[in-house]
This record gives sequence, structure tokens and C-alpha cells, in this order.
Amino acid sequence: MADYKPTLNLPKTDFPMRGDLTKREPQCLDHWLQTKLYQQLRQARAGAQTFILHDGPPYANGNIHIGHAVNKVLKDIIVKSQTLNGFDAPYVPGWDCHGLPIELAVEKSKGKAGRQVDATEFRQACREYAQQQVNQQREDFKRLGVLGDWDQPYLTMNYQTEADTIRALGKIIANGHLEKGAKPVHWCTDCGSALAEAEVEYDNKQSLAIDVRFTVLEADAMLARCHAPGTGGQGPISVVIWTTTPWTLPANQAVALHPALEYVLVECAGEYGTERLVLAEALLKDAMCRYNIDHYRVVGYCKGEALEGLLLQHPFYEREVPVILGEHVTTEAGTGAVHTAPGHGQEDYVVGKKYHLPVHNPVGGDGHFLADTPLFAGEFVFKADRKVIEVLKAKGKLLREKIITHSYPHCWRHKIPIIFRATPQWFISMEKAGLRQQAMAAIETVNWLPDWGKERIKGMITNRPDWCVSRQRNWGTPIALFVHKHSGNLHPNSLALLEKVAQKVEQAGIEAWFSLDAQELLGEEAQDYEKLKDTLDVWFDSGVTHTAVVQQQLGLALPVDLYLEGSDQHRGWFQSALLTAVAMYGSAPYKAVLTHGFTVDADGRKMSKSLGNVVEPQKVIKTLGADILRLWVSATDYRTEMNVSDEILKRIADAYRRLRNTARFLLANLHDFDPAQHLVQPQDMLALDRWAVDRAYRLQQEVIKAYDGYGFHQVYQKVHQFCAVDLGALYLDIIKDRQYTVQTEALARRSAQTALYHIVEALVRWLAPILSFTADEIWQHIPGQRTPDSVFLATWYTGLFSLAETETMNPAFWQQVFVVREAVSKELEKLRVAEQIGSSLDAEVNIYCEGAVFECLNALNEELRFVLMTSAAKVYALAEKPDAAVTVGEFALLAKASSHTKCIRCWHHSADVGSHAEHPELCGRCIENIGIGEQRRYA
RNA sequence: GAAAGGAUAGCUCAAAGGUAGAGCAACUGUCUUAUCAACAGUCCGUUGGAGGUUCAAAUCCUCUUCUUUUCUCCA
Repeated sequence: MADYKPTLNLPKTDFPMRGDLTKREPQCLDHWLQTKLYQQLRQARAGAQTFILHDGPPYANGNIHIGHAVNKVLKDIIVKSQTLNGFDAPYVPGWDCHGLPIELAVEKSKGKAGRQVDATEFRQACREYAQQQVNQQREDFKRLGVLGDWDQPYLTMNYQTEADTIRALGKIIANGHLEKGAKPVHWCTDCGSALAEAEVEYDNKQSLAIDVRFTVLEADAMLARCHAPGTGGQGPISVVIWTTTPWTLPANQAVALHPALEYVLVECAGEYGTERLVLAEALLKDAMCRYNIDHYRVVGYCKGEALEGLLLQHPFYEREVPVILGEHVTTEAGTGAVHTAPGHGQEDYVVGKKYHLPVHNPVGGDGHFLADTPLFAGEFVFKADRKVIEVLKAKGKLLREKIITHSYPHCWRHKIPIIFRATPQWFISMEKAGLRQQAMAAIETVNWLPDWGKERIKGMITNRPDWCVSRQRNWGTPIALFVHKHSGNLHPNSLALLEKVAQKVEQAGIEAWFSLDAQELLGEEAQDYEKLKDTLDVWFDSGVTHTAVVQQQLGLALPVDLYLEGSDQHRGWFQSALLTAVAMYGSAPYKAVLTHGFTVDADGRKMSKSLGNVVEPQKVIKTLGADILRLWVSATDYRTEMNVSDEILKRIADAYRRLRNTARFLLANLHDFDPAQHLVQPQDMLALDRWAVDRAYRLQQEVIKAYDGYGFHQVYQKVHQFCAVDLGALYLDIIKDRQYTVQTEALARRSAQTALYHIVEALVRWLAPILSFTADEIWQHIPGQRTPDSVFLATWYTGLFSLAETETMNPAFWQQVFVVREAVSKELEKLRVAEQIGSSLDAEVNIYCEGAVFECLNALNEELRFVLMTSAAKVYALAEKPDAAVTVGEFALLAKASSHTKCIRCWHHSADVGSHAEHPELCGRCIENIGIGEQRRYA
């Protein structure tokens, strides 16, 4: 048997079938670095319309997890697709570098600032630690294939940025939003400082629980407010509170009731004679039992809201305190009446604010009552509990005392119980200069994606308290203000001073403030002013990057096009950016805000070490490659939770192989194609090839639309389907015969190659934002002069064209043909099962039809068999249909094994095999093709 | 405890009141000219559950389960 294989034009390529991504991707990254791809891109797009995605800075601590990877990849897909749109879309990644977690990490190695190590040295260590964390995270982000200005990222600890953060504060002060106040914070009496949430741990503590009478000042006024069917009883009336922190009573400013709870007025005989008590009805029995009172009677009742504003006598001070209402009051324990000391409790503070109660804190930093505190001056708070009880007893206000054990916050370092203590703080007021209302208006100007994000942030802005921006910390942007020692007022020249400080910080970083001698700026006045030691909340640092980074460092205009972060950032960055922007210049810093959900496992549970369901991006990259991770990100609808597991990634890897192999096949069939010489003009191309280009043309419009709408999973679905169905199952399968068997230079072949060429040019661009590494690799293998050098410098391919409806063989025509093809396929399968044929080329088929179907099939003439991939395909009128034919819809089919001999070169069965003496195993078509060449017109 | 989002085939996604549909996977074959590939055929669903509105519900309403995020987490 002669070997005709060398006479075929078989596919040939260096583009490997296997991705080998774990090896190839790092090389690709090196190449991008060496060619300064990012810088090239900036030059190439200079002057083009911009698209600015402003990066939200991850916190510079710890390894990146899958959530970071999702966020960065989504950003990268957007930036790359917008670049393909022709926009100048710079991407400058950033890091959030100040703050507590870094301080805590440094404390572990260096010790606490001001104790084992001085504050300056401590801050330097924080700076170094943060930089090292940035470096580590940066390597992981780069490995994901994210294209950005990694050499010049923005860091909130850059001197310039620190200075501009201070200037941002100045602007907010100038606009009248900053306010001094006091707020209770966790306070360790041993540390002598405030503790952050992360420094607090809960443990059991024994406390004295007491029930205390707050006597109603005007009994008549009280009775007038409630239903008292009889006489209303006898004796003094007291509202009873229950507390586990007796030492907070000196700071009491009110008693809180729940507005909707039912309260009762009970007459009973106590140790001081007949009296009346006010309690929540639901707790009446419990309370009476606790007080050992057997005989009592309800003499009146009312809802809590009826008592609002009623005045009570403080149990041991000459102070009148009001009844206030709070939703936080419950009936789980106590009396339904809550002792309220805004200086000693978060909730009391919040509700107190509503009623304009004074925030009174009589306790010093060492936990001892201040010298001007009547009765308890100098006492340590927890020791004062006993003394408070003695005083209450003496005043006849104590109903009962008992030692209880309960969960209580402790200092994680000293393991001692901590207290809530109001300390001076700085706030950005939501109301003082209309910030809340302006922010609400700004929300309306932003495109929130998905749309429920708008309601979410509106709800948060509506309800949020003033923003406490001060922290008693070391590693942070300083609140660089001077406060008058006696009046507590800001220095009248604060704004000018702030600018002077900012100039110093530009040169030497935040240390310039901490090491500043006040005299240098204030001269003689320095002795009258206190230089603030507080730092800014880190959310302020990241919040103002719209100014400190976007405007100042990058010189870009606001608002930017897009912020993109996880949905938790409605509470975080989206809000801190919005509030600071509105406070500075009255409008939102972004045009649109896009959010993504969190990654969860296959069952929708969040990832945790204890559940063992954590997917680490580093591991995925090491085993499957970054492109697989990227493909997963693109394939997943990120608007809700994103499921990820080994199985899901395996499926994604399968899909990757299909995409890669499709590209490989296209390239392999273009190995001898030079577009400069061989490209066939659209009007000269075969009809089927024009159909294929038309499919790509239509798809490209959908792909671009999907990218612009940030619907990447649609891109994935559509492109994958195109590769699997339009190309794999149809077009590529059909043209193999033409590609392989006709003459190398035949129009029939060059026409198909032209289509393949157009398609791969388009495909590589569709894939580039998602499969960046693979697309780059494909780009290198596409034949012809490649300009630009990289797919990332390119714009969408413009060589595609549509197939006009007016053509005979228009898209609808081919649709009809493929319906028949599918039916034929099913018929052939029957023959195959019956073992009458193997390959479809072993069969021939007769089609009986009329009307449009007949016209259609007949138009293809002799070439119908190539579309159906049978050795023969004949079209007859429906009337001629024999009984053996199978009817499928509008037509009927009769398929049978071919009786002719198989040509060993093209595998078609044909009557003319053997007609040539020199090539007894070939058909006439192949003889032509080895020699003079076959003519084709349609398929 | 509250608010918001989500739940459709083994997986990823469609279907905006009108017969639940793709692709992948699985299974069974074919080919050996994309070969650790490709093609063909087959199978797969009480749309988380229960009610309701409607001639008709994945879709609208109510309740419920699970889950995610945020808030509250307390005298």
C-alpha cells in the first residue's frame, strides 16, 4: 500500500497541546517584565480616552487568600478589556500600610511602643514590616498575571501620601466637619490606654449585681401617665434598675426603658415600709422572688413610651435624671429598666447622644476616681463597687445585692478586667455641616452594581453614627493639631499649621510630626497648646486615596470610573471614600461601584481552617496554573457567592483544554499561511468560510458587550460554546477534508485558512483579558508580521465581517443545512450501532424534501456531501420518498453503507477508486489533487 | 436578634407570567488525518421546601429551611 500521507496538508505546530502552565507562566511574566509591557502600554495609549479603575488597597499584612485573588483578577480583566476597547486604562495597585494589625505584629517581635522600645524606633519597625508585607503580597499578585505599575504602587505610608492625607484632613476641617467629642472605649487600667477590639478577650469574672431604686420625683406626674384603676397605691415610687457594674453609678445620667414593653407599678412592703416599684411586667415575678417579697399587688401599668422624660432622683447625688427610651432594652435579665452611663458604655453612649445626655467620665486613666468625684474620689473602680453599695444602703436605695459570674472583657495582655471609659476623641460629624445629607445626595449620582448596593449603602449612611477618626496609637497618620490646654479649642491658625506639618511630612514621613517641637511652629504659644498624639483611623487613610493618590500622585481627575471590591466594603472603603470625598469637595469620588461576593466552598459555606475547605491561590497556581484560576474567576457569576472546590477547578481545567486545543488546531492549520500573501478577499472566499467569519463577527459583538457590562461569565460561556459547537462540532470538522486533501495552494484551502486566521486573531483578543498567559502564547504563534508586539497592546480585531442576509447562502441558509446535518448524524449512528459503518464517510445518504429545504440542499450541489461528511449525498423530491426512508420534520432520509471502495488518501468511498493505473487505491478527486487540483465553490 | 443577597441537571451558567435550555462532565460508540486529541449518540431536573394569586409561576405574593455579608452582640 502506497503512503500518501506526505501528499496531505496535515496540521503542524509548535504550540503545545498541554498548557504546562506552571512552567510556562513564569517565563511569560519574565518576558512582560523585560519588554516593559506595562510602560509600553502607557505609551501606546497616551492621549486616548481614559478608563480609571482605582485600586482598593489591601491591608499589608499576611499572605494573600483566594478573595484577594478574585478581586485582583476581576480588576485585571476589566482593565485589559477596556484597553482592548482602545482606552488608556492605567492600573496602579496600592496597599494600606498603617494601623493596628501591623502594630500588633511588630509588638510581638519588638515589644510595646513606649515600653520596651521607643515610639520612633517602633514606627520605623512598623514601616519596615509593612514594606516587607507589601513585597510578599506583590509577588503573589504579579504571579496571577495582573498587569499594573508594580514598580510604583501607591502605599498609604509613602511620605507624599502621608502628607496629602494630612492635607485631606485639613480640607475636611476647613469645611467644618471635624468635631471634638468623647466616646467610651475599652480601657485597660494597667496599660493606661485604650484597647482595640482585637486586643480584648472575653473571660468569666465575678461581679456584684445589684438592684437599685431610682425614686420618681413627682409621683402624681407618674400616675397621670399610667393606667391606675384604683387609688394607685401608697408609698414612694421608684424605678428599679439592675446592674453588674455598681462603680458606673456615679456617672449615671438616665434610666432607659423599652418603648413597647409593658411596665407595671407594684405596691409592696419593703424594709422601709410600703412602697411602689416600677418594673417590666415580664420580669415582675422574677424580681419579686429575688427581693424575697411575697405579697405585692399591681396598682398601675403602662407602656415604656408613656414614661419618657419622667424625672428620677439619682440614688446618691443631687442629680435629676430622665427616663429615656431605647430599643436595646430587653427582658432577658434584670428589671426592664437600664441604668445609663454614657461615659461607661457603648450603647449608653449611643442612646445618650440621642437625648443629649452629658458624657460624664469621673474615672482617670489609672482606673481611680478623679479627685473631684464626691464620695469616691481616689477609689479604684472595682474596689468602689463595695463602697457604692454601702452608700446605696445608707441612702435606702439598695434592693438587693448578689455576686454573679459572667463573661466580661479582659485585656489580652494583662488578663485583667477592663473598663469602658469615655476619652476625648475626634469625629467627622454626620450632621454638623450637613455631611449625611450631602452624602445621601452623592449616592444618587453613582451607578451601583448590582443595583441593591445602592439601598445597602443608603441604609448604612442613614443610620451610621458620627465617624470617630481618632486612635490612640503609634503607627498611623497623625491628627496634626494643636489644642488649647485650657479652652480645648483648636489653634486659630490650625489650617496653616497643618500645611506646614504636611510639608515636613513630605520630607520625613509621619515621624516629622511626632518628633516635632511645638515651639518650632508655635513659638511662645507652644506652652499654651497641647500637641495631639492621636493618629487617624486607617479607614481615613484609604478613604482619601481618591485625593492623595488619584489626584495628587497620579494626576488624574475625579470622579474615577470605577471602584471594585467585595460587598463588605459598603461598610468599609466605599463608605470611607464617599464620606471623605463629600466632606472635601461635595461629591462622590467614583462614577460606578461594582461589588463581588465572597468565595465559599462547593456547599456554599465560608472557608475556614477548621472546616478544611480553604482553597489557597498559591496552591492552585502551583498545581494548575494562574490561567486556570483566572478562568474560574471569569466563569463564575461573582455578583453573589463564588463557589470553589477541587471539583469545580477540575471542570474549569477541562474547559481550558478545549479553548487551548481549539486555538492549537487553528494555529496548526495556519502553519504554511502568510496573511500578507495568502489572505483571500471576502468576496472570493467559499460560502461556508464566510459563514464561519460571520459567526465570529456576531460573537465578537456579544463578547465586547459582555465585557463592557462586566459580565465575564457570559464571555466564558459564549466563547467556550463557540469553540465547542460552531467550530469543533461543525466548521472545523467539515473543513478538515478541504484542508488536508486539496492542493496546498488551492483557493478552497487558502479560503478556509483565511477564515481560520481571522478567527484566531479575534479569539486571541477575546481570551486575553481572562487567559492572559495563554493568549500571549497564542499571539506568538499566529503567522505573519505581528504588530503590535503583544496582544495587550492590541485593540479588538477589525478584520471580521458579516454575511449579508441578501446572499443566497446567508446565515439562515446554513442554519437549515445544519438541521439536516444533525438529522443525518442521528441516522448514521443507527448504522454504526448496527455495525454497518464506522466512520460517517463509510455511508451515503439520500434526502427527500421539497420547498425551501430542497432549494437549500440543492444549491450546494455536489458539495453537500462535504457538509454532511458522507461519501455521497443526493437530494430528491419528497414525492420520490421510498418506504424505507425515515421522516424527520419536513424531510426524509435514507442512509446506507456505501458499496464503493474507500480511497486510502481522502477516505471517501467512490466509484472511481482504481480508475488510475499508477494510483490504484485513489479516487479521481485525489488524483486531481495530487496533480492538477480540484475545484470547489461552496464548501 | 435585625437588614440585605443567594439557592435551577454531577459542574458552570440560561430562561424578566406561556412546553425549564446550553456547554461541560458521565455513559456508549466511532476514528486513528487536532491523538494525553477530535467527532457522534444517550442519560440527567417535583427550579431548596410549603402555601397562595393566575387559564398559565423558576419568574409575582406569603411563610419556611439552608447559606453569605453587614449591623447588634447588651445593663
